[in-house]
Amino acid sequence: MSVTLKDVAQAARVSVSTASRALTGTGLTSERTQQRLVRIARELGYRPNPIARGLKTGQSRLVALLVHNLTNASFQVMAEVVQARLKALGYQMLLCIGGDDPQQESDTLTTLVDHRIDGLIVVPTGKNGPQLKALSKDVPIVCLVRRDDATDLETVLADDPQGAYLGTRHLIELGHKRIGLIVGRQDTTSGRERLSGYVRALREAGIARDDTLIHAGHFEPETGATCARKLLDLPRPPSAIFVANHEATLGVLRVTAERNIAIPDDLSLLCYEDMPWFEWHRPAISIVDNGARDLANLAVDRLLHRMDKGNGNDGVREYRVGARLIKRDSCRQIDAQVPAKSAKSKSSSSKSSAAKSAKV
Amino acid sequence: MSVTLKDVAQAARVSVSTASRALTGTGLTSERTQQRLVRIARELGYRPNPIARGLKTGQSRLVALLVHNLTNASFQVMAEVVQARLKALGYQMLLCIGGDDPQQESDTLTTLVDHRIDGLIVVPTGKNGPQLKALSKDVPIVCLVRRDDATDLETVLADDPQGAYLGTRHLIELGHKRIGLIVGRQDTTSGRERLSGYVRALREAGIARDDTLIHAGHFEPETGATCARKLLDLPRPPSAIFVANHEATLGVLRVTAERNIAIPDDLSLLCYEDMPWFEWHRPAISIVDNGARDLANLAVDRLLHRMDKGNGNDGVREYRVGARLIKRDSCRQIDAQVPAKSAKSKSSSSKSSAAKSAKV
DNA sequence: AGCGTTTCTGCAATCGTTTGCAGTCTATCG
DNA sequence: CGATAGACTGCAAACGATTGCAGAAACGCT
Repeated sequence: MSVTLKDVAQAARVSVSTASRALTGTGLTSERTQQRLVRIARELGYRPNPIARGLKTGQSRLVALLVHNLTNASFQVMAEVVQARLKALGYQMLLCIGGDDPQQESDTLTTLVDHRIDGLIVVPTGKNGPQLKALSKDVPIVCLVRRDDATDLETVLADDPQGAYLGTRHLIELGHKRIGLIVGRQDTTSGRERLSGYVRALREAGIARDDTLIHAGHFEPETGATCARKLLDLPRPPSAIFVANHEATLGVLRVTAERNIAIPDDLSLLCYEDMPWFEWHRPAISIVDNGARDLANLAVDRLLHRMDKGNGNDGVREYRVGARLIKRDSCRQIDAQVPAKSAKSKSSSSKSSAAKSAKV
Repeated sequence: MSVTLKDVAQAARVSVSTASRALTGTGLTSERTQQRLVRIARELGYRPNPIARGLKTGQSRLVALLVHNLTNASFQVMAEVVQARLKALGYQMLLCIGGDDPQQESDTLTTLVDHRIDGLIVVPTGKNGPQLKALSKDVPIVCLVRRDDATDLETVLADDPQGAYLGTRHLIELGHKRIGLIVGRQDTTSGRERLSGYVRALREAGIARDDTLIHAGHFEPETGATCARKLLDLPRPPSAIFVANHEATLGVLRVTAERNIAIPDDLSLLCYEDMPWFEWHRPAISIVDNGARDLANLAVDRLLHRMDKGNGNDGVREYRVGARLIKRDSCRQIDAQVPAKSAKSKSSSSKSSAAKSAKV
């Protein structure tokens, strides 16, 4: 069907091997033949067959990125970054969606190595450590965003302790003393680390940790709703909620809408990780930015390094990418002892506007 | 490195060919050897090498999905649907991001066929018709969401004329007479079709078409902002805006926020295609749903059909997936002749709440 | 027992490359 | 001028599977 190396060789009246050598640019052919073959190849529209090449060389020019989903904005930008970077280097990205499900992850992983991918960037579920470890002998692997504790794979992480600390401190500086935390499962790195950052900020400010204010749960909107309800039903509800579980955000917003809770007047809200619409939301939602773009870039850097410098163990196993606070309008200063409600007279008007659209 | 067919054959003391036949399940081996080989293969952990197989058979078990980006929620769900469906059939999805850029699309396409993908679902830019047409001889291709007019490829489309009609009619039924339309580039199918649906609804209702209310532009938030400004600066601004260009939505929202325009009190807003957060936005945004999930499913159906029933021309070339209206809270009934403003006294309170968060 | 089928198996070629090895040719040097 | 190194080139064997063809074994039939 398509034109093969043999065709090119024939057209140029040389052997296939010479053609191969000329076109792959090993310096083993004379300048003249080299150029002649390149020309002829172009004229004929020759495109090397990566499959055949792969069979011989054991490489595929395919690099896989395995993420949990595409709904998460961070994963979107990561995918786009990875794709762009790889493409520039002649690799194709194989984007896989694992749904944060160990079984799916495991299946996908085997398919991928079957396909002889040249490298893998993975957001691990954390439940397939042994498999990942085994595979990492055949394929360079870099973990992203989460660590898989059962492995010693090179890992690029957001600086979650720092991010959570920054966020919590921001709320504290605004005068909040009772800060609700909705955080991810505690069997994930990010879940634990964000909690620890929160705790640290509290401790530094001399605020006692109150476990009724801390809720950890699965990465789903429904979880966010449940946790928010629990927090708001407390005898002394928090004056601010830090949603450090990205997927939970929508759930929290639903609950505040349902209950006509005005943000930031009745409740300050701070979220982790940006979404494109946070900025346009009313009020615009303040966030701790985990630096998805930087994370992805670094992961690619590390992977490429492994791919051509060899897949060995070299010192560093963990990289951290700094987080930063982006202040928008969902957190407000509260006056020392006064309960959140009677801050400015405005709150009633915003309550009414909330009521308008609460009937979801 | 990994265990090959030869290893299995040796272990079973048969020839490679027998092993191959037994494991691929052609009925050409005896029941006994068949089972024996399957067992041995499992014991040894044999996994067929898709590359080697591909070289011989010309197939890769890879199916590509080429979309513009992943920010668009429709593309997200499509990707997830396609991935799930294909995976169940033993294919790997190659997700590619073309950025709606003809050059990138073209590059990606050639890489993909180089990799001998078994099928392709593509959201075409519309600028690479000839190339697509040529490739479609080698690979089954199904176009999604947009038609490439230079080809006669099988295409799965949203029913945009119908969707735009439905949306516009909804606004008309609410009493709107001046309805602004922000729509996509008129050199895309969807752009043209949505415009035509809008026009049809107007005509049916006996409302004269006013071209100052119609703005077509690129698929970017910035475009949305520009168009929105133009509409709102009109001597007689519209009482409703139909944003039939998904990417433009954020831009429109920005402008309404900047200008403290309350939705739906001062302006009704209807958008095309859902985003996960529309429902939680205040007010929740009414939409015309293009049925992304159905579209993706149908595209996969058609592709699979081509992939095993042959890549020939069979009658139907265009499939339409119905659109439907989802009413939420961003559109309001307006009173016959009275200008939008003085509807209910509420508008002032909502204005103030808008003001609070406008300082983005 | 002899013969024709049917059923199973193995040999070897093939897919399109890459690559070790050996051979050819030219140029250089003594 | 002959020897020899050096620069190119071609042959053929891989890579790991699939598959046409032919031979072998087993079976049924007369």
